[in-house]
Amino acid sequence: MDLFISKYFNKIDKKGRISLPSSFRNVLPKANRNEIILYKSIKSSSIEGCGVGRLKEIAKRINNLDFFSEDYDDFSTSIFSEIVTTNVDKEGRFLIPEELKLYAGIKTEAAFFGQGHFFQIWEPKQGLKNTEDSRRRLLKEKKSLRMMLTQQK
Amino acid sequence: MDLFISKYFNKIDKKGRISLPSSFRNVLPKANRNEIILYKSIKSSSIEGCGVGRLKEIAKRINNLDFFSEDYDDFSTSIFSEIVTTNVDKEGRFLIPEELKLYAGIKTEAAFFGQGHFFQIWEPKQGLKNTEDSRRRLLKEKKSLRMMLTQQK
DNA sequence: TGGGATTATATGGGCGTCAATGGGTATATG
DNA sequence: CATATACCCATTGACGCCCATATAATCCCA
Repeated sequence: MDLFISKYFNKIDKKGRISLPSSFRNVLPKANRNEIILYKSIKSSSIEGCGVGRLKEIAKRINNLDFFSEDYDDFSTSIFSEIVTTNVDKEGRFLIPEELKLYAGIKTEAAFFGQGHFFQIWEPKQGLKNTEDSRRRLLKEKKSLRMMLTQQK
Repeated sequence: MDLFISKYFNKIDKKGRISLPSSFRNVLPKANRNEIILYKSIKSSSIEGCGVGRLKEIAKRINNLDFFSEDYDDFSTSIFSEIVTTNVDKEGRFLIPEELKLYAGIKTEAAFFGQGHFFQIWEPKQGLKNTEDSRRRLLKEKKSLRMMLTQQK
């Protein structure tokens, strides 16, 4: 499986380390399995993460913008300077930077939510609540949900 | 990772030295890891920097402007004549020229902001404010920032 | 097929290494 | 000769690597 799926609740130890769920590690390309990128989610108080490969895609896109435009700087600043790379140790653990932990309200435990091509890290309770909320929103529009699930390709 | 990513806040010591963040040093080609170039940003009161190899890329971008336009001369002059090269010592530190420090309002501390293929050096508070401002501008066009981050392939 | 054995995962902790920083001294350069 | 700058060494704290353990999952063979 090459997608981030399911959810996991892991602990942060005294040194600040937390295990990246094993199934998530397996999604990362064997080449760069010891490095991930993290950034603040745009739409929620959670952290989003993925493998470094994705970053190169983003870099390419930004590079195609007009170098002398204001947009270029805005994108470049908001993305490159806000993204952090983190090393995953041999045991599959990594450190969540303090600033990101603050942003997401994470203290001693964190929840990983698979999102397909990326994943989110939440303060456990907030994460569960978010899942409920989004499911509730979806069910209000059952029709569109059914369409999304059944309409293949 | 071969991109300048994330942000770092380092101190300037009595001798005027400041550490280039370790992850930034690793972006520089092993051959010229002890030399960087610095110049005043055209668009903000910050210093921009990169490895010497990037000069060619800058030249190309300027060359792509209309040769007979006023912009061409302005950019060409503003950038090329203002570029300075600086040596990075064995411990990874370098000196920011006085004129550039003045331009950016830097005194005892500086913030490094990754910008992909180059980086910016800011007076810490101004740098943080700039990040907020540019993010605010982008969030007005939420869709485009999300596309930049999530678009596949 | 059941139950013991092997493997994997999450977690804990010791310790060496590296990054950021400080300072002394040599060297260069005008 | 005076000032600036590079090299060398030292310190501190953070982080990566190694080893260890407990629990869970898987295997495997009688």
